Amino acid sequence: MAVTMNDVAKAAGVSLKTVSNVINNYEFIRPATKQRVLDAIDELGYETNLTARSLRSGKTKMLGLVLADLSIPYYAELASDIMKAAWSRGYRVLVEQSGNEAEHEKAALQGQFRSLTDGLLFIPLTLGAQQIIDAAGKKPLVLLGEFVQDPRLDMVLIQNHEAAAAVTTHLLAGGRRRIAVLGADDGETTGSAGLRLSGYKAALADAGVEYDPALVVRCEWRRDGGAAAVAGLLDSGADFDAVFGLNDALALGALHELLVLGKRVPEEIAVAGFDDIEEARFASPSLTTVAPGRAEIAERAVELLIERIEGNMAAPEVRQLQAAFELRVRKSAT
Amino acid sequence: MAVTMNDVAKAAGVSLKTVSNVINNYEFIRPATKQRVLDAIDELGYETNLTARSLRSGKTKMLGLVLADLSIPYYAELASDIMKAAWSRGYRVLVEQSGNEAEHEKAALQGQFRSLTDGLLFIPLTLGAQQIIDAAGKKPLVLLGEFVQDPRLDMVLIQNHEAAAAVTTHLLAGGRRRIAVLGADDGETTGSAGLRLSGYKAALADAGVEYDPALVVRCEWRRDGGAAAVAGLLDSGADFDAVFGLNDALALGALHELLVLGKRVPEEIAVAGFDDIEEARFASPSLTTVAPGRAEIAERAVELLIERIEGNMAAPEVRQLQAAFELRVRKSAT
DNA sequence: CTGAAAGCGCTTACAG
DNA sequence: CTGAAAGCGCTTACAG
Repeated sequence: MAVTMNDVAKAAGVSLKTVSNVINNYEFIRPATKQRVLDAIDELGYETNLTARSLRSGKTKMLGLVLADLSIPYYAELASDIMKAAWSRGYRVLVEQSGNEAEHEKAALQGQFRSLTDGLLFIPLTLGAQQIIDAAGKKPLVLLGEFVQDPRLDMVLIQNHEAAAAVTTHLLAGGRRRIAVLGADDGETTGSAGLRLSGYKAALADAGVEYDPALVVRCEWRRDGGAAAVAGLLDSGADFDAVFGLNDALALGALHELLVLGKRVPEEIAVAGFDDIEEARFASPSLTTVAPGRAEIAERAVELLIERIEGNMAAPEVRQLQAAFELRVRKSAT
Repeated sequence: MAVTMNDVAKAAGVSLKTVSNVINNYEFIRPATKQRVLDAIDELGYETNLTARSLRSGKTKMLGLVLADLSIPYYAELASDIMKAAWSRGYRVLVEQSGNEAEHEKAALQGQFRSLTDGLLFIPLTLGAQQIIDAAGKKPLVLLGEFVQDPRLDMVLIQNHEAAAAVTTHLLAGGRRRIAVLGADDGETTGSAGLRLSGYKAALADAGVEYDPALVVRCEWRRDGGAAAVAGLLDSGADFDAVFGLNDALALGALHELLVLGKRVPEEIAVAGFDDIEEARFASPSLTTVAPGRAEIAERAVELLIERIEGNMAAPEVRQLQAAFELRVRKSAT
């Protein structure tokens, strides 16, 4: 049905191999021959069948990207950056939504899905390091996010501890002393939440401010989670003059709820977040937050993964890269 | 390198065909044989090579989705819904970002990319109907959004006119008489902007309120576009008591800018949008808007496209479906 | 510089 | 119910 390389070869009066050479930019082709082939391609409207190429070459030129859900702004923005980074290197991205479910994460790691991609960018949310290592095949894998940390796995990291400390220090510098943290458990030490919480604690300690576990509230990292958490905190009669949401979504939810409940932000209560999604700039008041280096993360993750895919190193050293962060001071906590 | 069906066949002591039968759930297999094959699959860790299957069957079980950019919330939320709808029907989605550029849109329509998908969901932003028809191959294509309307093309539509009229009528019912429209040109009549503008005009006419072209401001459908547009309007000394942003992003940008400039919303100026992205609910004040039926659009578009892909109708009638909309009244315009 | 041939891993008539 | 064989459209040694 479709036009094949064979048709082109016949039309141009050359062999299959010559057409292939032209398509793959093999250097040593007589210009006249090349032109004839190109003309035939044009005339017949030939297009490479990428499926056939993949089967033969064993490469799909596609990267898998496993994340919870594209409706979460941070992931959507990251996915956009990753797709651009991949595209500029000749790769496409196949997104898989895990919905934050272990089954889906496992399926993405080992299922047939893997045969469609040359490597995987994976933002684990439920699976642990060992499970990932067990489930993952031999194909290259680069982790993003910090729910998992393991010296055996390639990953691109955010400076969670340092960035969270910077946010906290900024709040402290603004005179806040009772800073509520939304999105972590008091005892947590690992994963994004634990690392950010430890940065918060470190900043408090540096400033000689006492840590109060009553100000640490667990909640989902979503707008409605932040809203509920801050409402609960107010309800409980807790005394606080600032809120640090461990991501922007929940910080924005908290901000919204505070305003609904008649609190003045930042006069009575300052609010800060983490991620610097675009929405943060346009909230009212605009949200103070920290940019974790999203574009850099996307670039480096794609670069590293492609290096693994195309590299011929036998047993490469594990690489764990870190992106630079930047505090963004806005109206919600000046 | 990888385990193939042949390996499984040998291990199970059957022919290739039998393995294929088991994998594809062919009914008439002796249970014992089937079990032996399944055991072998399990033991060897066999996984179907989807690339090979695609080459042979001519189907990739992938749908292409072409949109401007995933960092735009409405598209991200729509993409998420579309991926879920496709997934539940056994299809994957390959997203292509056009960046709102004609070259990319054309490439997505006709390039090699097409060979990776069985059909395309396309949100055109720059290409016209004729260009789309010319560029598109013979593979199924379903359009989303309303920048293009043409009786020859399958599409799933938003009730732009009616929904915009509903928003406008709501603002009028709230006593507003000078309603600025952001995101359209005065003369526009086609595309999402034109259709929404015409709904606005119709609602004004119904209420006996005069249409004032000076209140119609063209701007990009993004947060910063809306912010700039409303700032320009205030600058020009225009007199208005409400703002209707033709999508939520620009309405939220306008809302933010109004508050920055010290206007009280909704007391002095009411604000309404279009799309009902999640962010709208958590803006402060929360944004009145209209939900265009995103989930329904996703479902029906996927359903229609798959029907085209799998259907065996020779020359099916063109189908143009419409989703139901719903006004969401919130604080920005009560 | 170019040709003839093998083979990537499946599915699918065609036999039996 | 199951086997042997062809072929999807490419790429890639191997020759020349």
